Amino acid sequence: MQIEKQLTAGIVAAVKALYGADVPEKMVQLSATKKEFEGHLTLVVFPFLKMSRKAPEATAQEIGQHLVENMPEVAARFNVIKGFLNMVIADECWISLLAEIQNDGHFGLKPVTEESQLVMIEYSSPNTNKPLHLGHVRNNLLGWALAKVMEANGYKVVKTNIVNDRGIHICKSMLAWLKWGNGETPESTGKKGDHLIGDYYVAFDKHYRAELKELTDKFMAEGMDEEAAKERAEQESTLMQEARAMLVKWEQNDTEVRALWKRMNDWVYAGFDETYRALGVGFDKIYYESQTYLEGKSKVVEGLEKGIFYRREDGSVWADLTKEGLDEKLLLRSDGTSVYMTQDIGTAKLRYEDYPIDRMIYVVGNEQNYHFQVLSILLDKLGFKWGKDLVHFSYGMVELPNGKMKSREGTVVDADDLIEKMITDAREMSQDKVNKLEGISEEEETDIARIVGLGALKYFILKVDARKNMLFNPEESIDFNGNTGPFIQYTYARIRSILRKALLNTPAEDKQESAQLMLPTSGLSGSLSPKEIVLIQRLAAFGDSVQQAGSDYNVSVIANYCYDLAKEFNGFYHDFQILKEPDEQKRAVRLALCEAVAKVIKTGMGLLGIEVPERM
RNA sequence: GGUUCCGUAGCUCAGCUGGAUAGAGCAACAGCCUUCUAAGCUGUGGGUCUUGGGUUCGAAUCCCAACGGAAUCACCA
Repeated sequence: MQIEKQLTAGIVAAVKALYGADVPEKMVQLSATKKEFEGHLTLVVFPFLKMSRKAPEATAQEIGQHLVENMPEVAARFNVIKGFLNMVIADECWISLLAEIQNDGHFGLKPVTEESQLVMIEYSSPNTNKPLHLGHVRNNLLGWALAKVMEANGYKVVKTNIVNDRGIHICKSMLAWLKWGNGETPESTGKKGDHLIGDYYVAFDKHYRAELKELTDKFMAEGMDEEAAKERAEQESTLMQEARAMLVKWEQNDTEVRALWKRMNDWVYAGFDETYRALGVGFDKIYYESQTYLEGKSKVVEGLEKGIFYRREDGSVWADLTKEGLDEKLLLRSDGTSVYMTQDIGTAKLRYEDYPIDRMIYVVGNEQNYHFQVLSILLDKLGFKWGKDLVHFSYGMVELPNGKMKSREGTVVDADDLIEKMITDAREMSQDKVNKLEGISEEEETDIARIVGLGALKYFILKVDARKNMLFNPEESIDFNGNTGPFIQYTYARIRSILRKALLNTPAEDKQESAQLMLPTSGLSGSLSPKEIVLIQRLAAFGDSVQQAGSDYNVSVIANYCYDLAKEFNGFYHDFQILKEPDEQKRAVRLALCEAVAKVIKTGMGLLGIEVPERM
């Protein structure tokens, strides 16, 4: 970082001195030198040819020469290949860079201050009639990681969840429970509340479809064609009528219905909380649709009065977005009830009252792209200052080898099942390596299995670009080797093992671990190997990755960075002795490198919501 | 049909604010544990970066078109 800045300034000065031209810093394209060439940083000289009026090789030669003569403390030597100037940076620079990294307690992270902008991130947003599945897992992991990354970029972050706790879908579960539930509870059945309610939702669906088929057959026997018979069956289904009646009662605040609703939703929340805890995600503020939909209605009415929206003859309220290149959008049904969009407007209003939001990010699947395009325009029209710039963090579907998950085909991958399987797999994996975890308590072993299993799952999901659809094959278990979470965790555990041993050999009174492993400030002559320099360079790039992840809203950048770093470290670990290195200076540098790599891995993985174990 | 997104090795994915001979992992094959944790390391094979144009000293990357796939365009949420 520091080195790049210095070199950039040197190049600007060189161009000025050699060719008399002032060039902006951004014209200086420096990148890490490819490993097949000698050097650390490479300058692309093509942009300077207009000023030098010389061939690329000659230009590179001149600039390189100038740098070596004028800033020998940075630029040790250079070589030129075609239009590329490869600079070799002096060892001392790398050593002091490593020391800087070590001394910076918040390396790569921007501080959050009073003046920081406030970003609200909405994620998760479950319905309360079914347990969470793999799609929700992707959402939750992305939302949590994004919040961490935004914090690391110096924003105040409020994590929020909007729970879709009302509507016909909940009534279906309630009705099914009343009809066929025999008073079952999570306690009486031993089932998680969300799963219990999900089972009743499925039961409703099963009975409803049976009824539909029966009615359709009946009407067809009476001479109707299939299309008409189906439509009539839907209208006359007693189950659906009962569910709708229940929804009406709910809206009328019927005591009994509300009590049942509350009771069953509470079961679901208890279930969700367990899943959230297992995933390691959480929220600062939870909104419930049952509390926001009325706000949405009043906001729409307000917009109607201001002439932003209009009412049709049947009483329904619409927004005309044809000027924006979109369609007309329904905001209130003719019977006055609210739709999805209405609720989102209401939720926005409450949030705006609760927090001084500078930026709003919605972590919602890409099937809602159109919805958020519309929402952005509507909020802007209604006067929310962040409406126009709201961010829809749109992520792709998790697909199975045969396409989307379908509950009717039983292909939905349940979140709780998946988490449990990951932990079991991790435990089996570590039992094959008994010798490593010798003398470890049962408790710690369980915790390691949890950390590693979840690490594998989280990394598997977070390493891929969020906006792409991704594939999950339930037939194959998620890997623990190669480009995986456990690979990175393993690298960390390895380093920790070395550091523990290093500390055993030092006087006990200095308990401050970091102080023990700090580089001495002087007396280091250098003589770093290329691998060590590449590692330092990789470490130094952490801040750039954090920044890029934040400005692109792309958390996979961090995942890929952590993998590259771990991969690089493993090569170094394999080739070099650390504790057994006889040269004291070299040992000190290597230990410092270990300490810094461990620190950055822990921080980086932390941004992804992935824990790292002290041993595994 | 309109809009948006995606197309890179057999498979899963990086690389995309233009830079050198396009990278990892998995799978296959061949090696490396009396030495700091082998969940590791090294090597071999594997590519028309969907196709065709254009811009440029230079294109997987930017622009246009075509082809293929996904999502969406409801008085569902």
